[in-house]
Amino acid sequence: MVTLAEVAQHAGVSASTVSYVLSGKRSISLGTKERVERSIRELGYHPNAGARALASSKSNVIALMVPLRTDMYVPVMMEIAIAVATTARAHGYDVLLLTGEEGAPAVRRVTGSGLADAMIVMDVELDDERLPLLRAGDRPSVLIGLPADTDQLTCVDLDFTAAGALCVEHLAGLGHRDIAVIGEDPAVYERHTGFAERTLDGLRTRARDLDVRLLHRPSVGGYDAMAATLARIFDERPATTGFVVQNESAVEPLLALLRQQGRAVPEDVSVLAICPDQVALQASVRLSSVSIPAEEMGRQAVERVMAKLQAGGEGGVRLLAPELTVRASTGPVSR
Amino acid sequence: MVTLAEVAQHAGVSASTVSYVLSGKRSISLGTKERVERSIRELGYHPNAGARALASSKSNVIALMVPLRTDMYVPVMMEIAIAVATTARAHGYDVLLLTGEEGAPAVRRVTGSGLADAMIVMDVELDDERLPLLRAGDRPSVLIGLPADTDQLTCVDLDFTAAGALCVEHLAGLGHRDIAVIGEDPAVYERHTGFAERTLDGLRTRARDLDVRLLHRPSVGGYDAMAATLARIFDERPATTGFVVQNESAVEPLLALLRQQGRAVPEDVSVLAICPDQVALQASVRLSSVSIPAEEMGRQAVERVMAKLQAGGEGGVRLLAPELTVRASTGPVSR
DNA sequence: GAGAATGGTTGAAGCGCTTCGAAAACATTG
DNA sequence: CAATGTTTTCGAAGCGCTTCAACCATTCTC
Repeated sequence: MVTLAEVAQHAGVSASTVSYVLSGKRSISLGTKERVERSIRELGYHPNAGARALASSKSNVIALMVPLRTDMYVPVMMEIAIAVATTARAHGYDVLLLTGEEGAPAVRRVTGSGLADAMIVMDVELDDERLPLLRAGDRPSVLIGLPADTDQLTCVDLDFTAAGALCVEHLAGLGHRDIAVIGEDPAVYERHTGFAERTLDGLRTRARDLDVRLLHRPSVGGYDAMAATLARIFDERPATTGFVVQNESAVEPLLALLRQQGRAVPEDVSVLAICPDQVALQASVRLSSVSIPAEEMGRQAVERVMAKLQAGGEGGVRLLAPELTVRASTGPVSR
Repeated sequence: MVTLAEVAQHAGVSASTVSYVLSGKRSISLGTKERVERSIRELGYHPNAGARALASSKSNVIALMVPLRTDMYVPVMMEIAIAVATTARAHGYDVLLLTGEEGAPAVRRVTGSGLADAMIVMDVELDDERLPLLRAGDRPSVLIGLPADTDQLTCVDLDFTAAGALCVEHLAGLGHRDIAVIGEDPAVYERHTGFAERTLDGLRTRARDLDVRLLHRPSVGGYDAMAATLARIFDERPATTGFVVQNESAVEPLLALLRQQGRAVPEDVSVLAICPDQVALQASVRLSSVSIPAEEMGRQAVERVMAKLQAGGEGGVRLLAPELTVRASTGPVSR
């Protein structure tokens, strides 16, 4: 293992000079700079991360807490995680992967040990046990998702309330008066995950405004469950002509069942999804959808962390505006 | 930030004693041990990771390189990643998330800097640029997947060759003589990812043995592509009665299209998938399948890393035996 | 009851780096 | 050319921990 001292000796300068060449925190003459850089290359020097962290009390690592549950759509999580890792690298940071299961102790451990300089937390619950620690703010943190009380917190998320409203607007604009909402797994609501409830809020409020009847049904994924759910819906509201789906694993079963029942999409019923574009495009009907900008969320989270680390960063909530793309699954209601 | 020295002072012992209490590397009297542990708790002490890494030249971190491509089934990747993180934590290690995109330089950076003590690499290609570095073996490494030359390497993977063979056996045993294989995205084959080719090997070899005709068609996911692929298959081999699918995003389109064409599963055609159990269970027909033991792979990879870190670990390839579960999508061929 | 073995504890060195204050080298000015 | 300013380089301290050699106090052995 090559050390700074060896590089210094090889280049005929002192250790501190090498350090300053590396960090650029002091001006170095062009000559020595090049000499040092050549030595670094020739010796294959890599600064020791531990020593660096110790001396500078910065680890150049940010921790990412991902949920380990699988009742939410996994590709979205993964896309966020990848975006976080990629963006962090672009800033010279590495990413430490933490599972949400460890909860608050993990937060304490990581911030306490200086393993990471900052933390990004995904899938926060409305009243999450980790919030007090993050608020205490020994280290900067950014949440992806929105808890109930965002005071002193920095959050990034899709504006699900607006997304819900947008869905109702779109369908109402097409003349739909009875809309069924196929929601996430009941477990998601029971956990009081923010996004699910906020979507519902947006849906309901706008439905009231626009005089639309709304029926909300959480649903686990899969065909059997969906079949039962769908039967109940048409039983209760036979006039239903519009569907809003916020559950990736319910999309395809819903479409298949509708087809099977002889209800054409979008002629007889319209289906609008809140899902990643990829899902909307790969479905058996190209779905009109409000997209989940996973990558954008991951990137923004990192950018905000960086801003906070450089002390210029402001807290507060940043909600991404939802975007609705009309594809082939929604159309005017037939009389 | 509380330091070891402060704990020592608080407990009325020397710093080294505290260190030994923490590491257990020397015997400590019960009395002082308890006194130290109380001080640690009272002061809320967390050892500084950087200082530890520096002094002991072990970071207690293992790096995990995940592919950033999305042409493979993401939930499997995620499940492996989570299993790795969870298992690593159980051994007192943290996980650093690296994207495959960074390639060999990332390997150099991480091993060179001592950021991680070991490395787990997912999605290796048959002739991967990272292999020479991993073989050089400054640090222990474990691959999830199998390159062409496994010499001096430690690998964990599903035995895809056996999986392929198993598929043919099962279908041949049911009387199927013409089998079509719906493969991964062509890009996967072009990249020469090991598992896809090995599966094909197993399929072909056993097909030859059992006198079964095999038609292999890579396929991107989605309905349109699948429709075209399926048409070509029945065009070329009208007698096809069995399908082996190794592409999660082709499963549902295939089932839907078969249904649409009036071919009943499993009465008219049998469909056998190589996919995670969850996919097999959530499909519109409960699929007979060879499961991808993602979690098991992640766990095993970590266990092997740990073994190597404790110097007792042996290299070599460990292949997990495939398991075929018969569900509702395969049956005897109809005359 | 002297000497050896054992268990418990300590002080000090050092891991490889950053960073501060100051020295050295050079350039600028009256 | 002495005095001053500026740029470049250096030495040394110290970050918080591990670990080695050494020490002291017991207990054991014959």
